[in-house]
Amino acid sequence: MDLQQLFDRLLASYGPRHWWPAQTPFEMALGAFLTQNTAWTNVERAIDALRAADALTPAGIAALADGRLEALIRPAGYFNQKADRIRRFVAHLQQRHGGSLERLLAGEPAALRVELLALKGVGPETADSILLYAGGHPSFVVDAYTRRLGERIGFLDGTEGYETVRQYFMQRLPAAAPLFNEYHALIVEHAKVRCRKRAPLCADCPLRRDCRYGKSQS
DNA sequence: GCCCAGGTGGGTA
DNA sequence: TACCCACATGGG
Repeated sequence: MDLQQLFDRLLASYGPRHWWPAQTPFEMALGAFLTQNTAWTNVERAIDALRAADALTPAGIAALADGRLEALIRPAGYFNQKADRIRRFVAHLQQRHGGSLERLLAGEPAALRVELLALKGVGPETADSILLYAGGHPSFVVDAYTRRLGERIGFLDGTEGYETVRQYFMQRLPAAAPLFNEYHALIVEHAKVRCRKRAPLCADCPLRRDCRYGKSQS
């Protein structure tokens, strides 16, 4: 089973995921910071609070009084760290791109990725998420779910670095943002409904015939 | 009470 | 490079 066949099976099983769940690129980027090692349900509470405070824009974030951002995003966890990271991100947009994420994202993808990775709190997954889901650039997103699936199917062994896994996908798939978008979203959906860390639901998993974990469990 | 959740940065050897 | 740890809330 190659990566295109894996994609086809996931899509047939779960259908289009319509990612990223956000109304604007900036809201999407905030979600990328907030979801770092955090369940999305908690991120939604934080996003809802930011929306109610009219703080889903760079200017809205910048206008918040001291401590207000921390209070609003508290449900998403790591709120002190994340508030600092979001403020730095907003400051970068204001200083370099006229306060507009869209202007930043209009740049050349490879240079953009370097620029994003230089920011505090923007690691490879956050950078690729922003590039792909906010910018529409074909940069494959790797996360814990991608690694878990790769290990269970057998094309990863768990020791590969982020960039190695990213290149594994990008070298085997056409560089198309819609494909990368749907692929990552489907991997997350699969992990949430089937491929759990400790409680795998392998009995009627669409990938069970190709899954090492499923075989060892059944 | 425990484990888990769409990571990242800083420190150490 | 490879580990270790802090960061923090909320659900199962």
